[in-house]
Amino acid sequence: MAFEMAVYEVVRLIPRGKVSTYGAVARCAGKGGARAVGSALARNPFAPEVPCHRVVRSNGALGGFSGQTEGPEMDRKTRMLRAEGVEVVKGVVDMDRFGVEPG
DNA sequence: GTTGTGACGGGTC
DNA sequence: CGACCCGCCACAA
Repeated sequence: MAFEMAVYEVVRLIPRGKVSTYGAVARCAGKGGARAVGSALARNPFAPEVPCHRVVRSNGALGGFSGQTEGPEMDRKTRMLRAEGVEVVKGVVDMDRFGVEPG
């Protein structure tokens, strides 16, 4: 539980217009477990508080959203990112430009 | 306490 | 490149 809290804290720090990766968040949280981060965000009790849509996979793929890895929710995630200035092409983000290390 | 699972990551083939 | 396999951590049954 404490771990997930740390994850939410870190994710909340991700600046608008940028994105971070599960791995980066995991390390920043201090536990080192991308899967655990995904599991935590999947539940995301702080829906609007924690910008879970700013967390993507290390390869640039969006990953998932609202507990789903595909479907209309994914489109929403893409839109939100684009609305913040993040370029999303074919469901993939350029980590070299928008990827950031929280903390 | 053991087993199974998942919005993952990195290394091999 | 793309497909595959193994390893990682936290949580629920």
